[in-house]
Amino acid sequence: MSWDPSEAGKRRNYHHGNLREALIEAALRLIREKGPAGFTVAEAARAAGVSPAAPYRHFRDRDELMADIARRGFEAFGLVLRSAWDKGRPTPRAALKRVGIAYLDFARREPASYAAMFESGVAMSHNPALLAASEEAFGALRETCEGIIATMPAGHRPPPMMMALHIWSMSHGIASLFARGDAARRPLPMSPEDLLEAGILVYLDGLAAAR
Amino acid sequence: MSWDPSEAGKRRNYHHGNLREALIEAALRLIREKGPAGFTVAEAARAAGVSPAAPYRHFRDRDELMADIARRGFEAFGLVLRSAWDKGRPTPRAALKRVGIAYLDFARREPASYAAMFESGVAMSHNPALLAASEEAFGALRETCEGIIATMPAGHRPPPMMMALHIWSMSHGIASLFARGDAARRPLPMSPEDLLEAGILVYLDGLAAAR
DNA sequence: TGTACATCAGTGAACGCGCGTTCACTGATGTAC
DNA sequence: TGTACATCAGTGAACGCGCGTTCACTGATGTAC
Repeated sequence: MSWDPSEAGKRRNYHHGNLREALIEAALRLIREKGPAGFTVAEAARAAGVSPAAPYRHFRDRDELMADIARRGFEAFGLVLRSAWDKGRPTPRAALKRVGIAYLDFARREPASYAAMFESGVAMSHNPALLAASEEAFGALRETCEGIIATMPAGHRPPPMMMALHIWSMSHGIASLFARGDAARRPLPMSPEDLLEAGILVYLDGLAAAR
Repeated sequence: MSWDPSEAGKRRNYHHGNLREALIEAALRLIREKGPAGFTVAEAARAAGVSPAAPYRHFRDRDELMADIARRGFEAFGLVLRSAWDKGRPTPRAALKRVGIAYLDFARREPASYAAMFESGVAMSHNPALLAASEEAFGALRETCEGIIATMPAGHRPPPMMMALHIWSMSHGIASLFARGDAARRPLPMSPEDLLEAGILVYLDGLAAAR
């Protein structure tokens, strides 16, 4: 109907030009709509306007595509968390609150990435890049905790690893129960952000209390 | 090869006698092995030794079977948690510790149930029995928290709902990240039980600290 | 105790469907000279 | 600037497969009398 060669769904060229990215985009949308298990290579190929065989020029198999999505997710997640932390400015407490909000915001706004990272069953072992990206993202949480711990009086400082694991667990629990961006979200009588902030404040009070 | 009519895989009768239970058993095993999305009605029927049409005498469709597994899971989970709490005996603190251990133990020993309950995407809405079972299980956590709160001095008592949500979130976070019984479990430099117990102790200290 | 009959819980074949992946191929691109 | 050619990134058809679900059916069970 239109002479515009860039019309949606049409491609100008035999070569797509950016198929790898287009497949990832399509896969993210499918995962968002149907969950990690509902995503199929064939449907992603259709969405990108190529034949079902084309994806195999870019990904060995379905698992590799899924792992790539998870890896990119961890990378973006790490950046988001580090950016929220912003080296603890203006105060570590204020920055920590931002990190918590950023965590839940990521889970809600990128449910497909979050699901690929934590619910797709993609294997970390034998995928060094994925493992590294995952640890990099966790590193953002640990550095956040280290920044908080540095404000505590010596002699009352908890192990950063333990604290980071606690913060991560509570954040992930709230995200996957109450703040996900898909149909499995449960109702909650308050905002997930408020719940997480309150939980972290209580936790910090507990750390501050002499033992 | 054998005259024993009870030999595995054989059935004596045209009527199975306990097909509903057998299908659930088979589905739990399949979910344990391949995740909620990897379970198929056809394979469950094969495992139970019946034709692929037989399950439809007992479940309207695949979703109904999955929802039934989730409902039973919540019921068993609620019983496990209440039993661990044991009305706070001998002390609420000791009982709370048992509840945390029981939570993680359930996630590890019944990974298929846990996945059906929290990761299968089964819809709570329009399934009152499932919703009721879920709330009953959460009620066990809330009652646990109420038992702990009752030991606190008046004027320093947190809202039970908030406390229960925090405990649940941290437990679920640890369970789904570090204590699951399947391949998606992440390595952890300590036991999940120790991590959860430490987190809850810090949290309780925080609640006890005057605000 | 025996019989007629309704009901229940299976069968087995078939349906339409879509998947992941492979294969030989071809059109487009980029580079060496 | 032109050309030969290697390489790359697609195509389109096909493969084997298994799924969820329906259908008319049948064998077993239980109940009324």
